[in-house]
Amino acid sequence: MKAKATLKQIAKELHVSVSTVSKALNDSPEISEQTKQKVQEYAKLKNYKPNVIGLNLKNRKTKTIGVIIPNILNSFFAKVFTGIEKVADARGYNVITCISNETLEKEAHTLEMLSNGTIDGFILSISEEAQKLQEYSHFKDVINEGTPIVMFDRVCDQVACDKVIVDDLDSAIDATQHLINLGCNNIALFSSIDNLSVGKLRAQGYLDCLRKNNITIQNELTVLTDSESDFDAKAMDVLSNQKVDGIFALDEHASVSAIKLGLKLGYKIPENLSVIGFADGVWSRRLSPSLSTVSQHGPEIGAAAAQLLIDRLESKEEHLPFTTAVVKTELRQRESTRKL
Amino acid sequence: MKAKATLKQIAKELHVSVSTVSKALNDSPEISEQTKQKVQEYAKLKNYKPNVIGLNLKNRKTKTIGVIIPNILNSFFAKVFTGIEKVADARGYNVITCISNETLEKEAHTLEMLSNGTIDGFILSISEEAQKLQEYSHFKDVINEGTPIVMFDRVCDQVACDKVIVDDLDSAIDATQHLINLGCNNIALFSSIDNLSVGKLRAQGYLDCLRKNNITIQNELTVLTDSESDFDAKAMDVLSNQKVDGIFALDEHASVSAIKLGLKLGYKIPENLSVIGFADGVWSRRLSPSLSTVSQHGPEIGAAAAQLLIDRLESKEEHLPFTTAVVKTELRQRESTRKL
DNA sequence: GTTTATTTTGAAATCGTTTTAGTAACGGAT
DNA sequence: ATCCGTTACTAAAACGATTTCAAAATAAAC
Repeated sequence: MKAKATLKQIAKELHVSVSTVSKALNDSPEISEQTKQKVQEYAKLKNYKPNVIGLNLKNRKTKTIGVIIPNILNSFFAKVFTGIEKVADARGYNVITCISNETLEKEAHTLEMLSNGTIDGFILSISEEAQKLQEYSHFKDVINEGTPIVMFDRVCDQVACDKVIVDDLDSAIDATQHLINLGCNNIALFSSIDNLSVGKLRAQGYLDCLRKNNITIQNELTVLTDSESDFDAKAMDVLSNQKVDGIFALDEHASVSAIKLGLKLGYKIPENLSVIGFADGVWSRRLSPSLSTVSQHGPEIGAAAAQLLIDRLESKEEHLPFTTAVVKTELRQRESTRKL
Repeated sequence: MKAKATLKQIAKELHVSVSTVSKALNDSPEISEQTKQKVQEYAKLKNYKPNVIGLNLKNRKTKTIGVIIPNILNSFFAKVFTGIEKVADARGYNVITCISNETLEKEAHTLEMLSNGTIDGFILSISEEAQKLQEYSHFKDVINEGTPIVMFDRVCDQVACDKVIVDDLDSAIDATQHLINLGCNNIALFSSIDNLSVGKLRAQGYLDCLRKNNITIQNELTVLTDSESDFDAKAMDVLSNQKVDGIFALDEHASVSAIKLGLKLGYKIPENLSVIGFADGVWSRRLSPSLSTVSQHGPEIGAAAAQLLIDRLESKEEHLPFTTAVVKTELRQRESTRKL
């Protein structure tokens, strides 16, 4: 482990000043070709790489983005992350990642820890706990201190910042309409994320669509829980007691359960039961029957968020207006729904 | 956006020196209680937080770990990541994450970019491309420059560093032995990761176990491919032409295909076909029948790697010997295998 | 009242870089 | 011989913090 080369060392060894070395390496016209060449060769020999921290201090920025994700095991977030990472990398930024584990405490703590010069801005999706408690002041504090935030997916109106969302309401309307078009008359609503803003929006879309089609809303076809553990028993009840011919599932767990319980209870999918769910593409394809999904384009969401943040960071304009980007969803028809 | 408070500002406004402020905030005994209180109160008022970059420069370390993961969409890596993140957070470290996308170029580039003072050490799993080309010099370079590396899962003997692995060979032997104990006589081997070191080790374990049990190895029961796309057709061939009563699958795709193709071809699982695979726990449970797996304890692997790295970083001992930690796997019996 | 301890504060160096403002040295013009 | 303009380089400040050492100020001792 040899000591790393610094400007100072090189300067001393070549008997020139630090500033000469710096300028020579930056190809400044102030320095003679001769010296430039000498310095550059020596620097290469010594494998000199400018110390980033010195630069950061000087520039008062780090070209690093802080990303706070509620749970990286959720494949939607993992996909968004790939989008963020890709754009960040392409534009020369690093990504510091933290997992909030859906807790307010970790979320606030991370915000606090990183907004001290470590990162230039945040990209995040609000934790379940913060959403439940409607506690958003930690975001406002950070923004007031001058660190920009871009929220994605789980956002909130109370904080003024850039946002990237999928149009959950419209997506849900489209999905429900598709089931109606297939001839479904008794469409169940399955959700194990009724505590999240996105869950509520999707449920709203389902209701709006039924109403628009003058279909009576049957509350006994609705399973809304806050957690996966409560879900299955209730879903089982609904499926065994009612005549259901369509299921709209708002999250991954509900989607898989819909298919699994449906098959167990003797439904034929898709012959007499059609299922559409919000879920991960890879695994939806692996299920049998494969699941028709509302595809959320996670990587695009992440990419859009990163673009928005970096654009703001690199803009000289102090007061760019906040924008909300909407990434369209797509209905992916697979084996769990009949063809039209 | 008010300017952030610095020591210098506070010093000027309180008419004391910078060093006094610094010491007062660090509760140094050199400073009188009176001044301490005055400074601390004012700092709180101004919401002073020490700039991390200044500190980093002074301390010549950043309390940040660089993590390079081939693909975060692979749930195994996502799990390992949670383990890393948890330990890092608990010990006061941040995590910069990069996705190599299985390419050598991104891997080498990341190593290069971050080993300039940005991070104190790396945790990584070798990209597929680097493994295929047996190109490991970029790791050695970084280590020679004084930045420690901890490798996990996909490691290589050629680089001297700390490592965390699961015992792939033993795990495969155990899984195969379990199938033999269940009475399986014609055990197929399914792998779509035959390009990876871990894939080869697992295949070796399968062979060793059969040999140990004096079972003739039938090459026509073996499907080894380098990618998911080639896999299914070959697997289909084997399952339809041979009398198979057990399948040992070395990766997630092979596992799912084993069940899916088996069912499609009329096998009864687990009655006349038992399947064990390396795969993610959550989704294995969601399959029907649920998949018996070799569980790899991803979070523990990540946690062990982070501990190893941070221990080294914080040790004053310059030449700690390198260690290789082995995290035991566990056979999780679910519905795809008969009970003994 | 002078000297000696003790307490409290401050100046300056340091980390690694960039950048501004100079300062030499040299040649050419007057 | 003097002045001016280049050219090629350097000194010093700056970023934000810590820390060593010295200097005040105060208290104690004689």
